[in-house]
Amino acid sequence: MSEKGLSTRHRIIKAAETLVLKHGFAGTSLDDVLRETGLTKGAFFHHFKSKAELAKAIAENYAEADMKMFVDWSAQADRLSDDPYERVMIFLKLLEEFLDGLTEAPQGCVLAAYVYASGMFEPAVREYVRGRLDWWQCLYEKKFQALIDARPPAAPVTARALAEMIASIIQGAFVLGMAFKDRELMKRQSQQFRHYLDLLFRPRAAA
Amino acid sequence: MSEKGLSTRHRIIKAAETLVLKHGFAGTSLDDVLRETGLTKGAFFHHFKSKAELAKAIAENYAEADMKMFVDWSAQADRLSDDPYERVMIFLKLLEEFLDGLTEAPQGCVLAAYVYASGMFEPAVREYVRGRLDWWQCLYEKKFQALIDARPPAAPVTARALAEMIASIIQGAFVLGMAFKDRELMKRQSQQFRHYLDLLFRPRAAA
DNA sequence: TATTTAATACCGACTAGTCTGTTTGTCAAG
DNA sequence: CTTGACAAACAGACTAGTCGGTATTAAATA
Repeated sequence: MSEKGLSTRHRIIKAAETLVLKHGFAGTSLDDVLRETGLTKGAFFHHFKSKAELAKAIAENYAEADMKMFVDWSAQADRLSDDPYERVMIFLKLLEEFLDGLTEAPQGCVLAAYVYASGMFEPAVREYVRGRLDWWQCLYEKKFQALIDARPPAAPVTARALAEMIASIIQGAFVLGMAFKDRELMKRQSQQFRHYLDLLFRPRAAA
Repeated sequence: MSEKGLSTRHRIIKAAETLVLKHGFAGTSLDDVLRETGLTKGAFFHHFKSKAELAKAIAENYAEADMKMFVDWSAQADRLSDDPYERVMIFLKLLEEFLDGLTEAPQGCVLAAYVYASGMFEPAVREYVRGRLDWWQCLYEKKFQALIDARPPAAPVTARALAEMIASIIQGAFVLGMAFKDRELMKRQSQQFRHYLDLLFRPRAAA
């Protein structure tokens, strides 16, 4: 993997990712990817032993970048406050800030795209996708558990259920944001979820 | 369209729907569908003029059945109560009851599957999908507007935002329910959303 | 009543093109 | 003079779609 080779590999992955989110994995031919990158069959099979390996690479590339962002926001939130409630809120606001910076409607989540064509992928890739989604949910769950431990919620909720909820909201916002080409839908959803947390956990006036 | 012809057409549509939700539209070949139904090319092209027409038929078949269910629940809820809050709650409980009856993890939403491969479809089909998602959201929006008009919410929310939220939650629950093969995830999400509505709209003890 | 006519529903071989993957070859750098 | 990075022609399987044929039914007609 020389300097140039790695960048070619990465160019293939990024071009393929965009195409896969538009046409699905099966709907994206290698020729499509090669047309997009200006490369040839020879180049592709020099870097990937099969289309299936490309699928794996796209998922890994996407998921790792995604995880890094979330880990960063989490660390930043934990640095800015000691309070579990504030930590969750800051975390979500950092996400919203990021969403605000985007100039286009969402392209979609690669993991969800794979879930919606899971039959096309090797079991190992399906497992990987499931694992990343689970990791993501666990990240949230820990935050909510700290929150619930610190303050009694105003309704009987579990950390797991809240984590599932925000994960669902984000995934759903991808689908609807794409369908309606709405750049701000996901941000509104995050805000809405913060309202819920607010009602659940913010100290009442009575206190 | 004789008796038998209609049922064959319908068999093709249903088999294709299942395959499309597993492999994506491009990942589902006509041969796959014909293998599943035990039919041949001749039969297929007797009923559909192209694969694109099948795509349209799958979407319409799915969306219409879906809409009918929701209209039924809505009518039933409106019959059972005059109170906008109760109407929404009953509606959601009817949905949860239906979900409870399912014995398998969700297969996915055809509309979302199409959104995640929108580049494969004719603009008319994309428009149709968008329209059905919008219809669905409007159904909710009306209910929430009646609710907001009847009682002031405990946080500044709009009917539109709440409609977007439940739509997102359901779509996201499809994705996660499929990924984790969790039959009950969507039901838990609906319950969670009811908790939110409860905190927003249920008369406080003070009243 | 017997027979043509027509329409629907379906079969399955065939075509033209696309798909993934292979192979052989080129070229530059170390 | 070998190795990494890529080009380009090629192979074989698979794809959507076509076409000529058959079975069945029912109406029209003689």
